[in-house]
This record gives sequence, C-alpha cells and structure tokens, in this order.
Amino acid sequence: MRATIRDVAEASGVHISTVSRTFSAPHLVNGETRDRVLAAAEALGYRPNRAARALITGKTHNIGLIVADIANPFFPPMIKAAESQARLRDYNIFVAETDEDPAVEEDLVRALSKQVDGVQLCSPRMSNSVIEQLSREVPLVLVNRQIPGLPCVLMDVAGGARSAIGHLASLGHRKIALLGGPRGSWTSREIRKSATAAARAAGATMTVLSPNQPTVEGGLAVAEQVVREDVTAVLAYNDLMAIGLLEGLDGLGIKVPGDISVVGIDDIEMAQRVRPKLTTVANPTATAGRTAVDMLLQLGADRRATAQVSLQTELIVRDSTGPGPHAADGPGQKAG
Amino acid sequence: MRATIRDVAEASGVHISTVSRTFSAPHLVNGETRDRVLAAAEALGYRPNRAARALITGKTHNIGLIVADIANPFFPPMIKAAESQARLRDYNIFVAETDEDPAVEEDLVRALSKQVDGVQLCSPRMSNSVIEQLSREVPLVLVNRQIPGLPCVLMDVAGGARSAIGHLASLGHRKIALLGGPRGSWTSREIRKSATAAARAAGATMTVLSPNQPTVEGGLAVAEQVVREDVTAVLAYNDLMAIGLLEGLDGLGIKVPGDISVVGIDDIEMAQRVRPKLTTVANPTATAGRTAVDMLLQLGADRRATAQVSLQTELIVRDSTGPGPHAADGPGQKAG
DNA sequence: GACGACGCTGCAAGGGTTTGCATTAATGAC
DNA sequence: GTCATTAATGCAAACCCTTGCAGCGTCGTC
Repeated sequence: MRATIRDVAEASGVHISTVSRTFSAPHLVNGETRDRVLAAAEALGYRPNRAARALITGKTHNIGLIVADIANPFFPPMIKAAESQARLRDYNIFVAETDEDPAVEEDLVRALSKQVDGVQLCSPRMSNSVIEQLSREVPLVLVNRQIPGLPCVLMDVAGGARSAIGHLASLGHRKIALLGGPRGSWTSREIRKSATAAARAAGATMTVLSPNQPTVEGGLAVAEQVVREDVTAVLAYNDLMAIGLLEGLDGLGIKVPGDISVVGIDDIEMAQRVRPKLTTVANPTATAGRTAVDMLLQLGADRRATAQVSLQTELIVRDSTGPGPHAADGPGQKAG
Repeated sequence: MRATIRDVAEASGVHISTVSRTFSAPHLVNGETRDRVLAAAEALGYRPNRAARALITGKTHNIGLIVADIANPFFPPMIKAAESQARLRDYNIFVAETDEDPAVEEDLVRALSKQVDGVQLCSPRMSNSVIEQLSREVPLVLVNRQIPGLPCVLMDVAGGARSAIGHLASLGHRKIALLGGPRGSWTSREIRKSATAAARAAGATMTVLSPNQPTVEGGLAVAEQVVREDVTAVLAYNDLMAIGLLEGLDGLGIKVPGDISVVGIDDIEMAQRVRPKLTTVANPTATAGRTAVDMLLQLGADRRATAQVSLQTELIVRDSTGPGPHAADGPGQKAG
C-alpha cells in the first residue's frame, strides 16, 4: 500500500542502497544526493518499514511491557513513564495484560518475543523456573521481582512494610493484621516476611490473611474476617485492597481510624481521594518504569549487565491511622 | 538466537515450505509428516517469526491502540476489553499514549503504521484533516469521535448529557454550570451542544467553563470559579474533574449536594469510592473496546466497511446530586 | 606520472517466511 | 496398459530492507 524504498530510489534516480543509507547512515551519502532522496521520500510519504529492517538488524525498536492488570492504578504511572522514556530513545512500548494469569503471561512473552528487543515483566506471577527459561529466549527485565542472575528493578517493599509496621507500633497498636496479595506474588511474600519480623521486634502479634485478590473487591471481601480477628490495625498488600477494606469496615459500622487503623501500599492517586485519606507507603513507580526501560536497552548493548536496582519507598501518613487502644485509655484521646 | 523454520525443516527431514504449511495450512500436509514436523518444532522451541511472516502476508496480527492518557481511569477498562478481544482473534494490542498532545499522536500513528494492521484511536485530539490523511496510510477506527466516512464507535454522550441535565432540572436546579474538557475533544463539544440545548428546554441557564484539564487537578482548579458563578448544579466533562471539583468545593466549605449538586461522566471505579458518591453517566467502555477491535479486523477483510456504532449510556444516580434551591423552601427538604 | 587514499555509490546476498507452480507418486477409470 | 486425477511435497521467487564488498572517479603526494 505505502511507498517502499524502491519507489523512492526510482523517484530520485539512485540505487535502493543509497536510499537506505540516507536514513540509517546519512553521513555516508553526499549532501545533494541526500537532499534529493529526502525530497522524494517526503513526496511519496515513505517511511522505512521497521519490520523488514528488524529482519536484518535484529533490532525491532520495540519493547514489550507486561502487567498483571492494567486497570490496577498502580501500573499506569509506571507504563506512562516507561513509554515516555522509550520514546526518548526512539523505541515503542508494547503493553500487554495478563489478567493475573501466569499461563497467559507465558504465552504473551512468547508471542511478543520476536517483535520486541526485550520484555519488561512487571510483578510477574510466573514461577522462577518459567521466567528463567523465558529469559533465554528474549532479554528480560523484572520489576518487583527478584531472581538471581536476572536484571531487575525493585522497590524497597521490605523497608516500606517495616516503616508501616513501625508507624502502627508507635501509635500503640499491638494486634495487627496483614492482608496478603495474590498467590505467586513475590512482593506479597517480601512484605509478609518483613512485616512479620518488624511486628515481632515491636512486640506486636501479626495475623496474616492470605491470599487475596489485589483489588477493591478483595479488600471488601476480607473485611468481616478482619473484624473477627479482633485486631486494631491492618496493613494491606496494596491501596486498592485497603480502600476496599475501608468501605467494608464502614459498612460494618467500624470506625477508621477510631476502631481500626488501616495502612495501604503504593500511594495510588485514589488514596488521597477516599475518606479517611489513606495512610500508605509510596512506591516510586515512575522511576521504576524509566529505569527498567534503560536497563533493557543497555542489556541489548552489553550482555550480562545483570544489574539490580532498588528504589526507596516512603511512608505517607494521612488520616486512616490513629492511636491504638492503649492510647485511648489515656487523657489524650481524640473525640469520636 | 531462536530456532528458525530452516532448523525445523532440517530436523524433520522436509522442505521448509512443508514446515510453513504445517503451521499456516495444516490440511495440505500429510498427517504423519505433520506430526513429525510438530514434534521437531516442539523440541526446538520453534515459533514462526511474525515479523517475517508479515513481510509477505501484509498482516502483522498486531493492532495499535492510542489513548490520550493511560492514567485516566476511563481508558484501562477499554484497553482491557480490547486486549482480551484481540487475544481471542489471535491478535496483539500495541498500546501507546500521547500525553494529550496531538503532535505526539500523529507521530505515534505513523510509527505504528507499519507494524500493525490497524489503529484504534481513542478520543483523539488531532484535527479532522490530519486524521483523514492518516486514514489513508493505515486502517483506522475512531472511538469517541465522529468523522464522516471513517468507521467509529461512539458512546451516546449527547443522550447522556441530556439525561444528566434532565435529572438536575427535575431536582429543581435552574442555574447549571458545564465544565468543558480539553481543547480538541469532540466529546466535549458534543456534551456542550447537547447539554446547552437540554438546559434551554428545561428553562435553566447554562454557564460553560472551558477548556479544562480532564483531570482531578483540572476540577480542583475550577472550583472557585464555579462558586463565583453562583450556580446550584454542575455537570463535568468527566468523573475525574467532578471528583476534583468535589474536593475543591469541600475545601471552600461548600456542601455537596446541599449547596451544589455535581454530576460526572464515565462512571469510573473511583466514582463510587469518593464521598459523596458521585452521580454520573456510565459509558460502556468495555463494549466500545471490544467493538472497535472487531470493526478493525473486519475492516481488514472487506474495505470500506465504514460502519458506525453508537452505544447506550446510562445515568447512575448516587449521592452527589440533591434538590435544588426551590425544593429547599418547601416542606420536603432534607435535613442538613 | 604513478600510486594510494578517500568519498560516494552500486551490487547482491541475506534475513525468515509464504505461496503459486512444478514435480512426483499413487490411485482409479476405462 | 494408458491416462487423467489427486495428494503431498519441493522449488524458487517475493516481501522490504541492510550491509560488506567492489567499483569508480578525484585528489594529493612523492
């Protein structure tokens, strides 16, 4: 349908290889010739066919980006950042979504593998062994997942969980629940390990409720159980679940933070829109997206640049956390 | 790096064309041979290279999907639906994002054009003429935009705006403000036309505040102005702006719906999480995403299938709308 | 004046597939 | 036994581009 390199060559009276060089190695062609070719190309609306080019160079100038759920507001800022970073490097991003299904995830990587120069795997749900195998077929960068020998960019979730528990403990909470994420989530395991240790160190008991759907519905669904567990504070796997929990508790007549304090993780936009505003651990998702893209491109250049980057998280205290039960006995209690 | 068709041919002792046919036209090859080839392919981990295939067939089995802002929660459900529909048809979706910039949009379509069989343009900000020109280079389907001669899937925003205004009018509101969307938005213009007409028909005055950023910030920023306009109800271009307005009004000590009623459009998930829960017009975004994919694929089959689909919208009444000032004079008023 | 260097361009192979046509062998009809 | 038919496979061109190599003319140097 559209003009090919041959048309341009004909129109400008040169060989196709000269046209090719005009675009991919302009310094090799004479100024006048170049102008003539460019003019012809412009007139014909010619653009090099990247697919054909990829066949030879082995570089598609595309990057795959796989997320579990694009509707999870945690991801869009990361995708956005990755996309603009990629555009800067003259790369396109191929976003695909797995619906939290490891099998779909694997298929997707395979389908993508030939059309991209590398795949950015965000919070993958596949097993280590499958990921390792895939990494032999196409360059991979992991986000939110650590596998020895593979490049990855991590957020310091362990640190985040620790400071969240620390925050709750310092408010006097001694009975804390942890709402785990979906099965297969590395992040969820990390949070659990770190939070449990932090709770023990602070002399608090920690009840783990897991696995859960990492969505508002997931949080809603677990609200009753949280109440039954008779805890005074909850740390959720992510903000969506925390927000669902907020709603569920509200429905059960439980006051937040009066009766129960709630902490989320991620600091999605919605966290500051709900009431009470959600205390949460902010993740530098945009930075992660940018970093992952750069690592992927660098990976292409020099193999075995198996770097590992860890990014800081930050506790954002808002209105969903308050004094624990001991504090309520004292004089300094907040009016209902 | 990975096995090619040649390797498989060699391993199974047949010509590459037989291998090719085993995958693309299995009925043409003998059962035993087929099994042998498939076994060899399996063993070698062979997968046809789609880029190379596209070179000949002219079909990439990819679809481009362009949105203005992936972080706008209006889009993810649509993308999700498009993606699963595409997967059903053995297609991949290439998502790209323009940051609300028409120039980036144009570049993106061009960059994509050779690697996809068609592009789904969601709420494009480009001018009609640019879009028409692009449609000559690559099959296009528009979502939320109507251009004569081009296939599109629309949501009945006009109808939605009309019922929103009708709802407000029936509550007794006579001074209504409309918060417009970004410059270049077809939807924004449609809403404006329809809402203005509906207001006039209901004997209400309509103040248009436009353009605005279609984000929470945009809604926040316009709150003061809304108050100055002394209206009793507001229809916003989308839920994000409505939510921002809610927050802005709260900051100014204005009660919703006591002092001002607010209606959004889209029914994003957040609409039911904010307090007061947002009255809004639900858009069938998932259906739109699926439909657009199917139209695009059909477009490939028979050219000039320039269909036009319009999808129903629905008013969802929640807690951000209440009786207007006249009603408050009567006996049936709501307590505080 | 011969030679090397240099700048520019053309030639052709090659990348991984598909596909129309030719070839072969087997089958069936007469 | 001959010939047409059919099924299965091979052959080779084609898709659009890149790139190593070779060719050509020009210039500067000795």
